[in-house]
Amino acid sequence: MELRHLRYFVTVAEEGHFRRAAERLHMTQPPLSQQIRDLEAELGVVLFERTTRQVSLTPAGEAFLRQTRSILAAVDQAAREAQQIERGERGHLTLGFVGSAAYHLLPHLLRQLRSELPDVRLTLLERPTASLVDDLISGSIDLALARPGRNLPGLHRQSLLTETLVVVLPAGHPLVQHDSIDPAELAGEAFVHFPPQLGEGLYQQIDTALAATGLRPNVVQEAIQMPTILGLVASGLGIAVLPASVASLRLSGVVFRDLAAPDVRVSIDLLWREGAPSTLLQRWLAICQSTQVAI
Amino acid sequence: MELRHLRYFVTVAEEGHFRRAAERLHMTQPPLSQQIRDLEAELGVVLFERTTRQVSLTPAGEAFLRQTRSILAAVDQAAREAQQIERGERGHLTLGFVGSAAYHLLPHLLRQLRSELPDVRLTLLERPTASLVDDLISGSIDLALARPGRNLPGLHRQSLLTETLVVVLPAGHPLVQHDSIDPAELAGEAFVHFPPQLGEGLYQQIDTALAATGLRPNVVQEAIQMPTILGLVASGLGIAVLPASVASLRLSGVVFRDLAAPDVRVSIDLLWREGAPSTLLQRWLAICQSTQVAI
DNA sequence: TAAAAATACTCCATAGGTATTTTAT
DNA sequence: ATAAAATACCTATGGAGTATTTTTA
Repeated sequence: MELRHLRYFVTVAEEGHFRRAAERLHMTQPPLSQQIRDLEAELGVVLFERTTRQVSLTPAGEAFLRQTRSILAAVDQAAREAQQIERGERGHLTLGFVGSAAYHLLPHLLRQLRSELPDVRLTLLERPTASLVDDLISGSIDLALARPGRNLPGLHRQSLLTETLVVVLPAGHPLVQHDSIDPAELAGEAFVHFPPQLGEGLYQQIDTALAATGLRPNVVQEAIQMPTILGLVASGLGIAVLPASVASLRLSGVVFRDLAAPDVRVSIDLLWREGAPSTLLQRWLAICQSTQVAI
Repeated sequence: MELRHLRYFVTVAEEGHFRRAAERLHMTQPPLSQQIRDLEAELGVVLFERTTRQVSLTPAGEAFLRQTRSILAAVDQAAREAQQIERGERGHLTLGFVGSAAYHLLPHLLRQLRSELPDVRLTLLERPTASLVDDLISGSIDLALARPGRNLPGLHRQSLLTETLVVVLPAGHPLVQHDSIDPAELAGEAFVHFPPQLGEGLYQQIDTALAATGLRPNVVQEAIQMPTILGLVASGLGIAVLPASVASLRLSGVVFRDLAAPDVRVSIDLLWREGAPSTLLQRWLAICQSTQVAI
């Protein structure tokens, strides 16, 4: 049995007429009759009840027609799917990201991905920067949004987003009066900050940036998640210095003010393995590179 | 694209080796390579990554393999299904039956059907005998288990089950002492009976049978369903005369005794339309005819 | 008797075979 | 150097065409 038989069968069933079916198939009636005959012989099933006046399906033919239609549709679908995969429009990627990318950069990228590659399935994993690098090398993720760190062999790195820092203040704090706050003004303040054990990552970036202004924060409370830090600030426990995009997390009782040190910036890098990337990964990288993310 | 291409593709994918795949397909390597090449050209997709040392699937090839396997399985399944339908081993029947067949005859027949024709779907409809005849003629049911009635043109009728009558008594009734009860002994009794409006059917059969013994039942309460009649008897409202198979409905407080009139019998007929029956209906009829139903 | 499918035959396109070359390890 | 796939060319099966017959409403 060949798909030819199935295509011919469906056409004859739809036309109920061998000559008209042959016309639609751009062939003549005798070979069409022959092929249907061959199909019936191979199946050992009479598919059509023929008289000279009408051709109608037997019950077995009715059922075979239903199955055949779905088989032919599946063939088309399989071809389309393979083509999509080859063009990088379908498939699966595993993306790792640092928590601080989840509130601003990641939603932007995902929106763009959805609209340009709607058939790509994505697995998202939140990890600290150090884990992301390991996961990339082990192959358990395909690309990562991570904080800058040591440059590892075997990995490509490209900065995706660079942003200034903001000071996060509880609503009643005196510094709220200022539009922008000089690092020196924060010298005596209590800080809510990331725990240093996290190693390379946002902690290190902010700490290094603040150190460059001569500020050594007085940390009174540690927390890992940005929403937690905002909550602690809102409760009056202290202030915090975080990337500007944190402002997309709105929380009442918390106010954001620019840190008056425009050269002090933190960034998020896109990381992926060196070597021939799949078409899908190439398209993803192109989308990341072309997506403008406003802070 | 033809099924040949898909079959060849699956074999090459499974062997990971053109020559070995060609062997399994009882052909030589060059035409196999050619067919795979043609398939790739038609799809516009590279399915295999070839070196002289190994043949491996591309991501698009992996997906196409999954689809292709299910397509080939669907083709087999479609052929098998059509064959089953032609042999009458698969399909759908609508069976109408009188309520009094539901407790004994019908379960027997269905058990037999399940074991001999497990892939046949059945729609069951309970109707009075008169409706069953109409439904058969209108085509809304394929066959019926009905009480004997006027012989209609266009319908085949065959007796399936003939049974004696039993007297249904409440537990404390004096006649319970007798093993078998003469119709004459029931002359003064209060009867729970079917309403005469039901027309042809069990009512008529029993009534005619009783009349033959000279008994005209004194009906104090009417009910249509057999379980209802048993319930009314159990509550002491009266006695009833029903087909012997009613004894398969066990209800405490109710006792069954033979009616001492062995020639007085009621039966259930199998009815179906005249004219070429489908293979499925033929098989069903054969099963009904061969099934022995003990009362 | 007329419309449609089946049959009989003919032809050529192409699936598959044979021989050889190319390629990558 | 060698195993494997690709290429080139050939053969012949069978899919499709033409002419005709059979069938049944």
